[in-house]
Amino acid sequence: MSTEQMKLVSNSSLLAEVVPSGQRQNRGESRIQARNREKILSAATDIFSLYGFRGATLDQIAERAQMSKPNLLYYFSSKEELYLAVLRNILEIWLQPLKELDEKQSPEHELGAYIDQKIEFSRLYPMASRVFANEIAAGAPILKPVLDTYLRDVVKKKAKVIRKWIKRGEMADVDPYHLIMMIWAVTQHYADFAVQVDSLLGKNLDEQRFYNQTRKNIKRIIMRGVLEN
Amino acid sequence: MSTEQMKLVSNSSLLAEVVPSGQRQNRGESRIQARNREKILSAATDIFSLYGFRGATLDQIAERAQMSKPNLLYYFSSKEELYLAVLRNILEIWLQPLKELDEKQSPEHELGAYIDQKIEFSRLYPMASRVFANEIAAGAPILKPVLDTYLRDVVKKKAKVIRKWIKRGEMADVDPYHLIMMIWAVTQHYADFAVQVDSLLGKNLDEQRFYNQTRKNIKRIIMRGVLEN
DNA sequence: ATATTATTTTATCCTTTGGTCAAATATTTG
DNA sequence: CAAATATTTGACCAAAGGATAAAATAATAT
Repeated sequence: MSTEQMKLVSNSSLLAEVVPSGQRQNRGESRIQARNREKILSAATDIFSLYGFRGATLDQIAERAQMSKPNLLYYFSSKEELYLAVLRNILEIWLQPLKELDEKQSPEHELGAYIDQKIEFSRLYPMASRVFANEIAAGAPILKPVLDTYLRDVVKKKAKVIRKWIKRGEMADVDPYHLIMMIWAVTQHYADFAVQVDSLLGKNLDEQRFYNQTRKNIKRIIMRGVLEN
Repeated sequence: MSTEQMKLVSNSSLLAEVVPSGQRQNRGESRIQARNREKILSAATDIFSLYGFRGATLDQIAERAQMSKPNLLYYFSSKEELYLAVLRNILEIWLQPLKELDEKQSPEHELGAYIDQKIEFSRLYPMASRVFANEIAAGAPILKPVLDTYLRDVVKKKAKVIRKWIKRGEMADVDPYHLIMMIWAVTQHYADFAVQVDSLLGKNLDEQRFYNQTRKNIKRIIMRGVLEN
């Protein structure tokens, strides 16, 4: 039997919440509350990124957040709920840059800016990137509904923008979807496979020089491959 | 559909140094033994790919392999040993294509062939790809030593090949490491993020048409970005 | 300060899980 | 065939892990 399907996927209104509603500071969240929530979310992101949802333990997360496990459960009433909160957090910042693709600008500028933002995300939130990657690789048991609706729509819209550029002769005739996914793949690689990168080069995105070199190389190859017609 | 048929029982010394190989299947492995080991490895690959090392359970693996847990442990005496065997299997086929880069051929042909092989790997062994990705994303607790030595050396050698092509003016002056990693990232994306791809396009690499379109697009962008000087 | 509410912890419960054992049941060998 | 060996399984076990209860300790409000 499927012993592990997380039942809380159910709440489909959850999807509505997952995406548009960012951090809501509803009525009165005490400072200590906000601080602890933040601490827990950060700790949870670290641990989930290392061990995945099932592999992570509340004990580890609680320890990293410097509080007792029951105290953690006081803020997030279950492991699933915590995981969900983490994913919600991530999806928001993960998807933001794509939304900003603007057909009125040149593909050169827009795609360049997009790549920049994605690499920056990899540098700033490598753990978050890994949690996301893990969720997807695991079959997106939680996020699938969101991918099927929200993400799908956003990407569709942006694929249209790219097609417009192509029609205008401003860039080569490449499949927009593959292009977008290629940018995702390459930029996220430096977060998700950071250890491998480090093994090969002894460097990571935190080093200014390497960061810029990476950015330059990625942009160079993709831009060349895409811009000239 | 036990698609994960990896018969390549590596006797390479890859991980031998890092970890003592458990059950020596020296000469004389009964047919029933080989069959069961294969079944277990396949099942383990599936389960590990879904839940990672810590999240996977021996019960699940045993169930998928259609045998009792003690019976599984009869063949692999611990979860770690099983995981190790799986990784060993994967690394072998994962790295093989890179080794074949031949400086005597044109970069056009060689890089094209490399991309083809990597995409083929993604199509044939998506689960294996995810297990590998998972291991790396988790910080490569097991594979790190291998990455630091073996992988590092292989890639270094191949970076040299690419530099030779560049020096000969056969391709653009791009960083070999970034190029190799870019190919990894893009090709593996279609295995590791298959669910996401499916959400966006409703397609996967098992569909001939999509497979070829994907291949074409990836090669097109990368080749364009790399070949013209 | 006292009452009320919010936060934290200790002790505990129950299930899951990696792993063991010894007893079956096959399979091979002499 | 019987003995020896290889394979398989049911019954357990101790540790880990998610979660709860209730008591204890802050904080805040009246």
